[in-house]
Amino acid sequence: MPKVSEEHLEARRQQIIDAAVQCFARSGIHGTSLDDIRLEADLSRGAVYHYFKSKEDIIEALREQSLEEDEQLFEGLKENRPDLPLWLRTLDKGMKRNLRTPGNIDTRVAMFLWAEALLNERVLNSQRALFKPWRETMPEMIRQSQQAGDVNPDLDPEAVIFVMASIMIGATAQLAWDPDTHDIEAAVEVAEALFTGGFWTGGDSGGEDAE
Amino acid sequence: MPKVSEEHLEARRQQIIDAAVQCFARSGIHGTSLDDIRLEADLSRGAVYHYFKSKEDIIEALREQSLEEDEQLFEGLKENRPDLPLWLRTLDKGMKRNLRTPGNIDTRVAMFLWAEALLNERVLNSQRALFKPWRETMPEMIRQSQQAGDVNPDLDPEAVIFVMASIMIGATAQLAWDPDTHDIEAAVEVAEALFTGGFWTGGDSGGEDAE
Amino acid sequence: MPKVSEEHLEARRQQIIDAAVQCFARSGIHGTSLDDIRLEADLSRGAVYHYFKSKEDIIEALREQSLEEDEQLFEGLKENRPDLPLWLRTLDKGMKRNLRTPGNIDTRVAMFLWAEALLNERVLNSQRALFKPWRETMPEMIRQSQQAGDVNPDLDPEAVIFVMASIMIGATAQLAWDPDTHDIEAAVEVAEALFTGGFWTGGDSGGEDAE
Amino acid sequence: MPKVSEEHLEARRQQIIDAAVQCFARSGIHGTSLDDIRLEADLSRGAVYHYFKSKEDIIEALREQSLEEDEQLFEGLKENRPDLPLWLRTLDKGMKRNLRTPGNIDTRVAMFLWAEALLNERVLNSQRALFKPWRETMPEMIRQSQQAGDVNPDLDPEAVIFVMASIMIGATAQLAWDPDTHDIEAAVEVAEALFTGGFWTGGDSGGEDAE
DNA sequence: CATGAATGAGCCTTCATTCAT
DNA sequence: TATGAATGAAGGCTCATTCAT
Repeated sequence: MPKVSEEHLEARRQQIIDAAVQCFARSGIHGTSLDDIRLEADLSRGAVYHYFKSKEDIIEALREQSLEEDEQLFEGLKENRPDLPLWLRTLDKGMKRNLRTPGNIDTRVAMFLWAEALLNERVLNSQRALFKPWRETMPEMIRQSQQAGDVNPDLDPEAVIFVMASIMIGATAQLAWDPDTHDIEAAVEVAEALFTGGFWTGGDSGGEDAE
Repeated sequence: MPKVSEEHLEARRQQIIDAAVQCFARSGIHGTSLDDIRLEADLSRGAVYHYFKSKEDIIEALREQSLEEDEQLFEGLKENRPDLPLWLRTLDKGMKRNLRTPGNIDTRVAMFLWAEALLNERVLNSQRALFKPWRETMPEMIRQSQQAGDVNPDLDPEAVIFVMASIMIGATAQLAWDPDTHDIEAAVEVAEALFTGGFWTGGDSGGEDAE
Repeated sequence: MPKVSEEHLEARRQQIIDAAVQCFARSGIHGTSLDDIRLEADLSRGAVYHYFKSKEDIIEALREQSLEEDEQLFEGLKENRPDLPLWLRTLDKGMKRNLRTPGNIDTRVAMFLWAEALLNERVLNSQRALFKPWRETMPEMIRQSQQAGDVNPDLDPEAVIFVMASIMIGATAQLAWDPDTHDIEAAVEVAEALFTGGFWTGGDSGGEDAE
Repeated sequence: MPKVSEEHLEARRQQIIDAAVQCFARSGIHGTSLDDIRLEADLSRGAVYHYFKSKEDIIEALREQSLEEDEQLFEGLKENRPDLPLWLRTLDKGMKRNLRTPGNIDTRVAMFLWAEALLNERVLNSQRALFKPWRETMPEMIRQSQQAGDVNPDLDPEAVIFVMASIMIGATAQLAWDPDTHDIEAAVEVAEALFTGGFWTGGDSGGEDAE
């Protein structure tokens, strides 16, 4: 039986994770020492190791948390924008997510984790988990849109998802680099136009020669 | 007065840069020590400092070089695929570039530099320089396509470019994470279809409600 | 006023000491943290400090206990092997003691304590106490054997004890290093032969020129 | 081609090893930090790592050196004390070796290494190497003495060596614990008397019942 | 009595960089 | 020009011990 309440423990963990996010956003993962984190969290050096057994564990916890938040983010999807195909509504959400946090903290941390994923299997797996819902459920939706005659049946559904995901990822990167120079709302409009036939107004589509 | 020829100097610099690329691709920028680089380059510890003032300088040189290569990459653009609008031909090239290098070395290094750009002004500026041609010349092309009636005139040309760039960036990231699971050719087809009206085959476009 | 019985207290102390012995045997004194001990003893971190003021105190208690055991070990000495001089019977016991414990746990811990004794006055004193009986009572026995004409009267009784003790100590060390390669029974035979004239069978002893 | 002479390098290594010996003798292996060593050697913290890649490597080097010294110690053996069997002359040397160093530094370090050998395979192997000459060549000498009728043929030659080695080891330990209370010369006399029939002067040996 | 959260000093090691030769 | 010895700050982590609950 612990001496302090379960909430206190969880609060401490959260305190450390929050501090880590701040530090990572400011200085990157490798530019952040555990000392930086404990200072930001206003904790003793040893205290951090009560809650996480290594720096990598903090990263993992932080990753897991952002994964949970991500799932929540896409939960209310079915209700919004009923005029759009379901698979398309994620694009809107996915791009606008980058505007959520002040100073784009999460966006910056995300990019550091992207790089880290190339070196660290655990981070890579978290990264994959983030896209798992897309990969698993959305190609089938595309296929239905193709059968319904709305989407070109010659296109590979997996590739469609790949491109959609690319847009969200690339938008995040560009916003991280230059938070103030891009009009994300306008970009969302363009993206939606692309996927719903509202972009190209020319007589005949250039798509024919894509084969 | 240097005893060795200018070429020798340049060769040594290149040797170091190449070694750095190898190391960075393997272990990331922060996971690579100068010792790793000099070992890979088969040079003495001090030698590196004859050619580069610091580790940061190596990173910068490497970034600059990739910038030059990038420019070359897009040079022959005018000749290829005359059926496509000029601004669209870059997409094809930009996405397929990721397939260029064995083991996706450049792709991995690129992603490490993306993260580094968030911390290091010089790297960020190199990063911006990479996209400068897009930003400067391509919106005007879009505008022309809009005036020609090919592209929806309600869309923001800068935002169009933003989305195009996003696709290329996001494709790079996804390929770096999972080099073997994606069909980049199929993705290029999808991308081209999106931009040339070959994606949406539905009766009326959903683009109207994007406003 | 203690809520729990005296036995409970003592049992807890013993529990900790036993755990410490296990840990020390496994990882050495310095390789064992208090956490290792409390884990092995299945106790809370703070509990240990109720029974022992410090890590050093545990070591001391453990040393004291082995001292008591040692005394018990030599108690029945008088009855066994009446054919041997009393001072010699200790050798047999002393060497065979190393065979007592499975995995030679006590032997290993003893050696760690030997080293510790060089740094820690308290441990050194325990160590000395272990040999005190030898030093105090046995030289007199030797002297009697010398007067009885059994042992060379030119030899220093203290030195005889020193050599006897050396044999026991050295045997312990060698068995700790290589538990399986030595035949301790054969070694005891050799030792007894040495002390009772059964070793050298040559015409005239080389001992004359030892002076 | 190194910048400094080979001797300089070797001198630095020796400087570190010597410092380590001093520190180990003073505070034990675990009580000595690399900082202690570098301070004693008057070197920078990083310098130590030019010459040894870890603390364990320093221990190994120090062990190797003492092994070499040990071999030298027993080299001139054949010339000394021609009145004694060759295998016996080592005992004299082996015991007196403990008197060599001021403050018994080597003796103390040896004991710390004895303990370390129980935890560290590399140290254990050095330890074994130290006794290898004994194990390999001396049993045969004993056997010859047995055939010559000088030594009781019923005794196991390996066990004889085991006991001889025990005496040396145990003498070292006792001298390390109490450098000033023992008369090592007298002990050597006892030891020689034991092995050459000069100890037991009784009418009939007690050795008969050793079987 | 008991718990385990908290502390902070200290440890081994790495690394970018300098500089005498 | 080239070498590699030397520097010392910093990093991740462990651990004996204290103390509020």
